[in-house]
Amino acid sequence: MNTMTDINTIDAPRLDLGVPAGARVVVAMSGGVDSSVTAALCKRSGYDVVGVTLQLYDHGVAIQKKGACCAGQDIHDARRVAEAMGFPHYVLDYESRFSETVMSDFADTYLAGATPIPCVRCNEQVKFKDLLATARDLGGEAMATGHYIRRVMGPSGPELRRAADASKDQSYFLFSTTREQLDYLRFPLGDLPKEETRRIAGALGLAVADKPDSQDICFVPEGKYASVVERLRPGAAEPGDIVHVDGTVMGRHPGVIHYTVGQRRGLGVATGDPLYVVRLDAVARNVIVGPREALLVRRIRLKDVTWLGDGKGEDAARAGTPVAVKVRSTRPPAPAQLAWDDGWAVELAEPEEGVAPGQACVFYSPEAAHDRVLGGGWIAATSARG
RNA sequence: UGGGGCGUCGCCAAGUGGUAAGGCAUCGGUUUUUGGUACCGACAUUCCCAGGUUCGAAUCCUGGCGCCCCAG
Repeated sequence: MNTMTDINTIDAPRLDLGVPAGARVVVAMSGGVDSSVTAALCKRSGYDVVGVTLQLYDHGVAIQKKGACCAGQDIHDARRVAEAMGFPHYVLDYESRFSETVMSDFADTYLAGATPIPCVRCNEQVKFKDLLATARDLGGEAMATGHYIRRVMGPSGPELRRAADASKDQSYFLFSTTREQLDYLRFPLGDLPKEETRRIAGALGLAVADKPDSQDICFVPEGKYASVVERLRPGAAEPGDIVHVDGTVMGRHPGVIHYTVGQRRGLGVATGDPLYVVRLDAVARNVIVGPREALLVRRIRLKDVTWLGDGKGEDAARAGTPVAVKVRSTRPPAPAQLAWDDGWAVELAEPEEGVAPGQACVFYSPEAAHDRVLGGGWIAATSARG
């Protein structure tokens, strides 16, 4: 048990996960630094840690890929961390579940002319659903993950809040977490800067300390996502016309799956000015293009909304509650207000470009820090006018 | 085989004797677990072809080829 000594002597926070001392905590381990440190911190804090790693997709091509997770080498990495830290570790074969939910949704969404976020689907359909159920089966009192997001107890239960390290905040990818899931989940890294996580990993001597952060879609090699869609749905991608918003046919395209709203490159059409994909019509197989101004969107209709704010969500929407929203992961929350048009909608204070159906619109509290995550929904349709 | 105009990178295009702008497209890179955006970088020893004039020609001359328009 000399590894225990190591854990206890390093300079690292001691966690209070709000479960009894020594309680069993299941840690979802991807094989990366973050979840490895999460597990180590849980262990060090005296919990009965059980590590679980999901094997999510075929290892073949992905096994060598940098910045991947949940396949091949990553599974070995997770196991080694568990061995070094001295807690049990299980590898679960979730390939079929991952394929039936995340990858299917990925392909079908593209074929429908929208732009999926597989990472959100993976969180909501796999990690926080099936894996979470497995964690309960394993006798866990809670399940911890390495996500950079915070869970804070509020007057009416746990609230979701943005990570202390805003540059690593993953709230955009976790907006559909339900209150019930949140009751059971813990995110020990939400208060830590990323450098601190790496420092702890280094201090613990974890082999994964310098592993690159994951990026891109884990099951898509070399960024060629369209070829994955074609592999999953052979022959489904049909060529069509590239049509200007003024009605002019400007050329042909090899399939709507190759495009997303806001996209500029890859159209192969030269006018004097840049052209952007304004809209996709999967039924007519048209890619509708136009000038940058045509990208501005002010009102967004949502579906499958998760409400994590106080009171009833629909009431908040009908009341035009001021919030801040993100329509992409890489921009700060922007002022907006909730709305109701026969269903959830959002009205942006300032128009935004490249708002693609299939992407997420995540709600944050309106104050300057936009600290609390109030839920969010999937973008169903957009319009330039409110 | 009457008259007029044109031919510069994949597209558009500047340049009218002094040693090939620019935009778009394309390619490469960077960019906080999605896509996209943005940003950075690359991208015509050569100006339809062949001669000629000139110290020097995409720019002038001659011929050829090609295209477009007008032809009562």
